[in-house]
Amino acid sequence: MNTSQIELSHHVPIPLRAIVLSHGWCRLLPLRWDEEEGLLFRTEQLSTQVVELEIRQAGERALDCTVRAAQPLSAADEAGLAARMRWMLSLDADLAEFYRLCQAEPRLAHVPREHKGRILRSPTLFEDTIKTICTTNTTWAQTKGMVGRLVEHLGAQGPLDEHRAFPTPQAIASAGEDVLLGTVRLGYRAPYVHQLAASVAGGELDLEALRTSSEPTAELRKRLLAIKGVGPYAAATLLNLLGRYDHIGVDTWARKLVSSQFHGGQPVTDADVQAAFESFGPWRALAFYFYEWDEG
DNA sequence: TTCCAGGGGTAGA
DNA sequence: TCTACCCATGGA
Repeated sequence: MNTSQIELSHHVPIPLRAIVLSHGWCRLLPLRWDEEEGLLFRTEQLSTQVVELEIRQAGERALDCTVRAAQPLSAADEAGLAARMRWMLSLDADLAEFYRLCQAEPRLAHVPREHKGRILRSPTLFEDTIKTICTTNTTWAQTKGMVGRLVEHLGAQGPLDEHRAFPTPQAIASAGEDVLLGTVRLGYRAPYVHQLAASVAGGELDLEALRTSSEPTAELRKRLLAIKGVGPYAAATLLNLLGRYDHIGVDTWARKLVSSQFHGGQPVTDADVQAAFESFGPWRALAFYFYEWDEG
């Protein structure tokens, strides 16, 4: 086993725990979060091998990543992994304007004070899209099950036997719809996930280009809605993961929080959810993610 | 048995 | 743009 270290540093503090716990993704394979030790694990597939990542806080403005691999890493591998991790942890986000807005809201004052506001995402938009589709019209327990089975059955084996990487578009496409339905148990999502994987694997859809697109958010949203299985909720969630925070992905959970916090437990519409964070303008969704909700 | 979960596709208006 | 209806899955 070859072990190497990659250091990720930044000019501002980067609180690993706050980034990891920004939303539910840390509970979906191939990510694993060790709360006691403050360690983020991920099994990651490179072009030549699968590696095991272990990320930890290393001072206020730096993270250390231990990479375990069967074969020595090339310089290109290391640079590629560093870029993927910077994307995963949203280290490129400039939050100065959002922090100014947070100063006026007591329930968000912790955000600038504790240097929060970065959200956890997958290295590829492909993985984030499939995970988002697996959150629709189901419970978290089932989402974890669907994503877990996808990784266990179709992901490439890592250097530590027990863990696997997120499956490639090719792996999902070639597995076929029957496996996605019968083994992975994606339900009615199976044809959507298969079609997405096939179009990415076949080169008809360049999902990853959207990560660096400078198109207006409305145009980006249209592209996401064109994907079967992606509706208004999923599109908003994916836009958030692309660093466009002007629209909150409204699901039953968001409605419940906004209902109890702002409307005395009365039913709320999607527009009510957006309106609750209107003052945050293009930072609306980020304010929603980090808002300190009352218990219950 | 029925309901519903961090919704979405489709048809029809 | 809005509504009704259907969609697999599994826990309550």
